[in-house]
Parts: sequence; structure tokens; C-alpha cells
Amino acid sequence: MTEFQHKIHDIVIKIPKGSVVTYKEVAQLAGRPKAYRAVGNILNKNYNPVIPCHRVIRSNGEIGGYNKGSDLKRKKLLTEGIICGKII
DNA sequence: CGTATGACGTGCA
DNA sequence: GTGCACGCCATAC
Repeated sequence: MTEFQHKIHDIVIKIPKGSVVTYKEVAQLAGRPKAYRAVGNILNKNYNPVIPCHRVIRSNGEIGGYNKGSDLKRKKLLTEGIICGKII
């Protein structure tokens, strides 16, 4: 567990229900605005259910990816009230 | 330590 | 709007 990972987890956990954040936003909040790649990498390896990684989407509005499948991510977002027919 | 990879982003044709 | 290339950071090998 590195400090960066801890920060990312903490930030993602603090994402309110019904809201979404972009990878760049998370990286910026973590103090590394240009580490959005690392953010995705960490979330990809992170299988911790306490982390709502499904609330992290791409800056262009795309769903992005998900550990358990992008389809489940889209479904979760729909359940939380995020408007996403398919992609944007 | 150097290379390769990845849930990305931006710029340019 | 689409496609390609470059950059940037952390992790794995």
C-alpha cells in the first residue's frame, strides 16, 4: 500500500452517492494531476468493495472500465441515478 | 535499474 | 466526429 494508493482510495470513498468523478479529478485531488493513468491502474487492481470505483469515469464522459466488467459499472451508475443510456 | 503495460488525456490530421 | 501519436504516472517483471 503506497501513499498514492491510500490517497486514491480515500478520495474515491468520499465520492457522494449519485455523483461521479473523472480519473483526472481524482488524480488532481490526490495531488498528481498528471497521474490519471496510475489512478486507473490502482483502481483496476483494487478489488476492495468499500471503494465505489464505479463512480470514476473518463473525462470525455465515457464509462471507462471496471474490475467486474464495464456493463456492471454502467448498471450501478444507472441505479445511483447517473444518466447514462449506454455511453454518454 | 530499464522496459513494458494500463480502468487515461490532449493535440493534430 | 474519427483515428493516430505522444506524454505522464505507478506497478509488474
